[in-house]
Amino acid sequence: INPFVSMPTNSLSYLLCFPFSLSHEEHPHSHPLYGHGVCKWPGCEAVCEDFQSFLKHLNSEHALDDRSTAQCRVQMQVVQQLELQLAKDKERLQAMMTHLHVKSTEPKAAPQPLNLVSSVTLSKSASEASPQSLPHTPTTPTAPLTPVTQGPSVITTTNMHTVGPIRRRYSDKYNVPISSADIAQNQEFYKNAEVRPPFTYASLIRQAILESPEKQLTLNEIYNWFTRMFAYFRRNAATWKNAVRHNLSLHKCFVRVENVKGAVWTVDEVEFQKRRPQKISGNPSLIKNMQSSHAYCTPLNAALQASMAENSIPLYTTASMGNPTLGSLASAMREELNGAMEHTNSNESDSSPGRSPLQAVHPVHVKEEPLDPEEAEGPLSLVTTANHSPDFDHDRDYEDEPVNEDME
DNA sequence: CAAAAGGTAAACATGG
DNA sequence: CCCATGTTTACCTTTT
Repeated sequence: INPFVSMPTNSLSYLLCFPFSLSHEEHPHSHPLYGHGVCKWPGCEAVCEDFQSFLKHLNSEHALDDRSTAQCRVQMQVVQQLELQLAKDKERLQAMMTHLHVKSTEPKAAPQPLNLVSSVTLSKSASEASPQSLPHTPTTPTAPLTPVTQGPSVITTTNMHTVGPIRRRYSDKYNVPISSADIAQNQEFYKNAEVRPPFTYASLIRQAILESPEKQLTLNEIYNWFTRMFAYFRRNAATWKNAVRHNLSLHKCFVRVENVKGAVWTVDEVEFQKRRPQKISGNPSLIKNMQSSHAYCTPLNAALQASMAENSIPLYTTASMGNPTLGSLASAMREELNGAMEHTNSNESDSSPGRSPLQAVHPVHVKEEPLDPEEAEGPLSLVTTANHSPDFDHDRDYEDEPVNEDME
């Protein structure tokens, strides 16, 4: 039995919506972090006689500091994973119903304020139907690489200015270029929220160019694409434009072509794929890495458990993670946290300097495959496998909030 | 810890 | 001269 069945959909969707509407102001004496006389801050459980003392407690014990910030991030991860799982299960349910020819009585879960996040996971399969079959097909077939993580989730910057934008790219890892679909799924979000997209300039530039009908753009057109697609790039123009030019010149994968009407930029896909050719594979250093990060597993695991408990998700502890759903949740979690590593999968490392870039790239994807939670099975222990994401410890790295509003 | 990659700044060249 | 476009170099930070 799928544990999610018993899960109060509302609470989850509330949980998911929470970041969007921090407006519990409407309920003077209720607070998502307060219930049954205890503080529900992850891992806290301090007893608070009344709401007032709770507030006091909240402000004193969970003030804005490194610890709270870190805990908040952990919570974000939890939410993301739950969301991912929900999406998957919805998809599964849909498929089951389709298969059984049942009319879609699908629970009207999750209204849609969270579509940004969930759409990513939901439409993962849709990425096959990439609007314009980009030339990078060789890399896509093993699609599990597509964001299991939702980049800087909505939660991140919009509602946590104090924490700042988490800079993490995902499509750049593994040389997986972003596809139109990847961006399209988040398009609306990035168009409107001043969140730094989790892609490198190079990836974005490439994307811009590939999206164009002629697969070529002038510098100015690239600029325009940036501003059109990302609210983030509607400010500090001098900075990012300089970066764009810098990238165009620096990377061999961008080729300037003289045109009748000046110059346009194109992408040399082969060159693009060459970046970071030898990807980790069964690399011992990874395992070491895994162990060294033990410290972070505990809070994370605790947070996950807490979160699950709150949502009435039966928590089979690590040992009994036999339940496919939880197992996949857990592995999804691990994946999120581990990122590239955890592939004890001893694929012979083709450390040979890439002969053909495309060949060199391919095996990488094959071995990254367990990214899909469905695939990774087994009673894996969260505790022993979870690794901290780099975001968890470095608390500052977002010098980005220039107060000056020199927009264009 | 070191190297690579990525981001930001800035100097400088060139052509309109 | 100013501005857009490129090219480079330098210096950080983050990732591997």
